[in-house]
Amino acid sequence: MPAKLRDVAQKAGVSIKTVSRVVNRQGEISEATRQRVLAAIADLKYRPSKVARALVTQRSDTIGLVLGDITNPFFPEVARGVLDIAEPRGFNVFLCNSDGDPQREVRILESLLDHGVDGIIIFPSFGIEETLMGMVTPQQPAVVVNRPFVGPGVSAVMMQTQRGAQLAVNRLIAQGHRAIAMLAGQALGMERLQRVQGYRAALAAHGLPTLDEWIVAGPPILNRGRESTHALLSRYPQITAIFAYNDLLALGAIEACRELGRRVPEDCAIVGFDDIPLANMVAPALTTIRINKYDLGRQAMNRLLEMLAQPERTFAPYWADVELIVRASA
Amino acid sequence: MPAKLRDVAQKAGVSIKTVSRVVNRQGEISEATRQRVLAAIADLKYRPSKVARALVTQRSDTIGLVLGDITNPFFPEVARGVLDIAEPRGFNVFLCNSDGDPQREVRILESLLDHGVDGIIIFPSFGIEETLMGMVTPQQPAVVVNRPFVGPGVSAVMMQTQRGAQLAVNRLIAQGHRAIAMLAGQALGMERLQRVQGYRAALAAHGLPTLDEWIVAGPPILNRGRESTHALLSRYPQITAIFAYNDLLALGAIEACRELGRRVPEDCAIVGFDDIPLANMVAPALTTIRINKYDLGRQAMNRLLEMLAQPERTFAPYWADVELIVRASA
DNA sequence: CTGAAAGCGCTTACAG
DNA sequence: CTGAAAGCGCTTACAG
Repeated sequence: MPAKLRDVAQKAGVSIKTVSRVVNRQGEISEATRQRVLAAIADLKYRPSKVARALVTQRSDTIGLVLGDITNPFFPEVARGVLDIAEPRGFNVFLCNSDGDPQREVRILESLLDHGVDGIIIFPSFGIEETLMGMVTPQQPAVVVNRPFVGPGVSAVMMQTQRGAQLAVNRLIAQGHRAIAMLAGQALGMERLQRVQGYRAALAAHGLPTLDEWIVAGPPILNRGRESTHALLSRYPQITAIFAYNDLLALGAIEACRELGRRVPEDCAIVGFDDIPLANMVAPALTTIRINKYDLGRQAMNRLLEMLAQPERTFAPYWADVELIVRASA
Repeated sequence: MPAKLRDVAQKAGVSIKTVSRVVNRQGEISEATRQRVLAAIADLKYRPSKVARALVTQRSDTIGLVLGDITNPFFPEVARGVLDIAEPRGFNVFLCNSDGDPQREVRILESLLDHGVDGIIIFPSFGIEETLMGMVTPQQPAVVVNRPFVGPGVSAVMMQTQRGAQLAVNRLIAQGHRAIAMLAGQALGMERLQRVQGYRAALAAHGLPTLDEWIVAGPPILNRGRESTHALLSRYPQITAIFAYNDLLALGAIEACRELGRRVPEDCAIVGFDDIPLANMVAPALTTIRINKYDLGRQAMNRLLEMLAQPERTFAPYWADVELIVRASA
């Protein structure tokens, strides 16, 4: 049976309130009684119940992190960023996978709110928008990733995906390339769209045409990158550079170039996207775009803490860093 | 201001207790009043506070998952397994990174216990053992991974790492190989030790000698696997098979074989360990050992639920699956 | 500087 | 089948 406030008070010969005051460092207390209380706390190994406190303060020092799937390599670093800010502030974080299923996401949000979380960080599914807005309040606010919401109880953290794609293509153009193809992946959703748009925008900004035949769709996996590159380079030998939707495709492209006797980057420069760990292990090492996922998580948690501290204020979206990592392949 | 039990009771014209009964589906209630209560609940969008309930029942439907670092590719799948069991049972899971730091781990455990978790799943740091045992109880039990603890409030889930290594080497032996080298990695800790021991044990079991010169240490990364394999095969051309500490090393070995003109698996068979996603994307696809991390997580959570249901019982360790995945490389 | 009382939103015996 | 009371372990005005 763990010790309670009352036990400590009894042992120290003071009232419950006095103990509460020393535990929470509030109000003024004579040093003598403070020491007596502290001693009693140590003796009894007393630990205040956050559950009881939460019931009265309506603050649990708890938040929910709702993401697609922690198994997707994108998310662990984000989670780590969130946790690294949360932990030193005494916050614990509930982790939940939505799998992009709006119904499941609603259940998760309800459960989180029932548990009395102080706030939520969420990578929302499509179509969840209005429901989400109906659930959050300035008392239990949400930080939403990649949806430009601003309002009471909601705030946005955005990724500069399109800008990242532009950085990648600009690099190729700066290296003198004019015939630049894209391995475009095939996933639905905003992510792919923004990467392709960035590619188009960069070309357009330099007065270069976009040829639809040079934008190759297909699953974003290694072998597919290899095959697509084979097809692309044999059909359009004038291509001297490739921007890939992700690093896996880019690695496939490198392999294809090797098989075709094209040197990378001399005969064909290649830029990827994501900066997966392998990007730095292959030869030639891959030039790529890094989304600072860790920073994204940190910023989201910091934002949530600000919202908790200033419930009345509204916050402009935060734009997470994106960075060109120059290695050997371009 | 969200609705409370009292509001619902008032609206439905019944007592608080009656509402509580229909919410928790306990006791018998006339269908008429049940419907009236349900209607009031829907009207007011009433949701029971888990915080209040936790205070009285001492059950929060909450657990803590303490692991080294969610950013380490080993853990996300484990976490996913835990969550997939927890969620349908209405449990929410706190995620915490210990970074293998015992002091930090103690702080995490205290915080979790303060928050009233019903139990804990932990990948413990070295040296945390006694402290951990002092903190858990049958009321707030822990499932401990890879430490053979059994007792009141503690139970173990173990990985068969050594057996996995044996499976790998047995495969090579079964394919007729007798000269089998190992790329052994260099990390400290039990993991590497067990993989090397499995290698030795498998060889010994078939009367084959272990040559220390054929066990090559080094960072477990791709290029290192490539370099080590080059060195190994040029110095000991009689080697016909390689067991790698992990898949990254094995992929490096495949690359080296290609460069040396050794066909895989005909001239040199290769088995990895871990079954990373890339293992199935390369050519030849990698034969490897899969530790069922997802299952490990599921079993740990299931075990915790059992402990919660039967606080008096003690449980024998669970041994998580390990599996040989035969692909093209051996 | 310190205390007694009320209350956070529920569940749990105990009655009827 | 249903209700009134006590209590889970704290904090928060309100007094003194």
